[in-house]
Amino acid sequence: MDKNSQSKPKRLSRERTEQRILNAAEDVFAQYGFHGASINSIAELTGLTKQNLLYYFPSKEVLYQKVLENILNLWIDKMALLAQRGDDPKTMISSYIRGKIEISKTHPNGSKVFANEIINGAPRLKEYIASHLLPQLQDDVQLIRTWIKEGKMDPVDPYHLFFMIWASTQTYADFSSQIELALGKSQLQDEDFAAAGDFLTRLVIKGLGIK
Amino acid sequence: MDKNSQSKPKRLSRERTEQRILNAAEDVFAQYGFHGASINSIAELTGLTKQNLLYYFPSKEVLYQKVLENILNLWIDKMALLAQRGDDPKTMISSYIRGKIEISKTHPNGSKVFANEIINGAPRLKEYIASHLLPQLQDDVQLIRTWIKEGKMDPVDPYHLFFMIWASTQTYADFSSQIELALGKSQLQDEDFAAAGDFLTRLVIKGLGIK
DNA sequence: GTCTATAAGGGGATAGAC
DNA sequence: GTCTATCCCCTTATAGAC
Repeated sequence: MDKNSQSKPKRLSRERTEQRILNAAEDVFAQYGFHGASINSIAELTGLTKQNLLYYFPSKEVLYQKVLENILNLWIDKMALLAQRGDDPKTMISSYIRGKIEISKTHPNGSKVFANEIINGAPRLKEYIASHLLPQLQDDVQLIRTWIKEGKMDPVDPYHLFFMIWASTQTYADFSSQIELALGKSQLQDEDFAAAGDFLTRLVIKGLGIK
Repeated sequence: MDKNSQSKPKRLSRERTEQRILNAAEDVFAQYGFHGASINSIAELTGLTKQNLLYYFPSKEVLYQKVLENILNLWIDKMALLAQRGDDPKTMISSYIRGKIEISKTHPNGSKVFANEIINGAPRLKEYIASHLLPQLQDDVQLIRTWIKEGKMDPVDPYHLFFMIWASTQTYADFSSQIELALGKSQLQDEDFAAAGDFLTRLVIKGLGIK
């Protein structure tokens, strides 16, 4: 057992460094987009040289994919209407909207990276969306249709309902710079996200004719 | 009057070429963002060499600014709630929503360029937003507050109402690739935009308690 | 107005010493 | 694992002939 056989500490250290790089990368990709972000700037933000960063991630493309993957894994766990607690439309839709607002508050940069990618035609995400997000959406749409049949809410197009909720909640992350300007704040506060959640749940619940 | 004194035809031709470049630039900037777009690809799409393009626009930055300017001028004319026909909340808000949906349908690339810029922190737009869009927004907010005082609609936060309408209408341009995947279509059709407009106006009017 | 040639710089990625 | 040095390509932009 020589001094180089400390496999556990080394692996931990490596994982911590990789995580620091991923965090920095999320920030830089969110602000500059894939092409605008240089691995040099990501390395600097991490406190490494770019050559050292390339020791941990073999290429900018791979690093970017990892950042995307992390965000999507976070979302997929929380972004299902069906996964919400409760069993009535009012409780579940409220919980869904507030959960999405919460993600916009806690992970704005991840949301921005995702948004950038979708706007640019989703070249790296089409497959993932088709295989992971769409099945979940189909299930959620079915749930809405059941509620409509049971007379628990007005007959609306479930797809456009979800598009509206996605857009209105993610805008507090993606378009935060515009919203900050409109509200005259240098940064959105907890109270702003709370007000957004209050407004949206109220509008949707009443607008759908849910008791 | 020698053969070089045809100032009018020349100017017309120059304007047409500049417009062709601006149209191509809007497409390429929308799909790749500022950094990802090369003036070479814009020139090729226009049918010019990049050196020739640089004869018409002195730099990539100036070209980009011009593209942004064109979009904003289009929006500023149509994006005021106060500018809508009618004088009651139902008519004016419906018209406002459908107008924004219409712009998403007819100018998706302009919307995408704008969205890219906002997501990246709006470095080139903060001043314009503050000087042009915000005053308009303040007036529109006032109108909503008047309606609330007159008992014509529920007391809601006007700002979040506008954020919701902006996000939900622009998503059909900015996030079209995701929506197309969700709806199983290669491209959004007139009927999709119509359905979106129907859903959103219905939801908002009812959700705000407007008669 | 349009072309060829080229300058000048940045950025991704690799090689190899330590 | 981290560093220095370097390669190579792509991109913006300019110079100058036609």
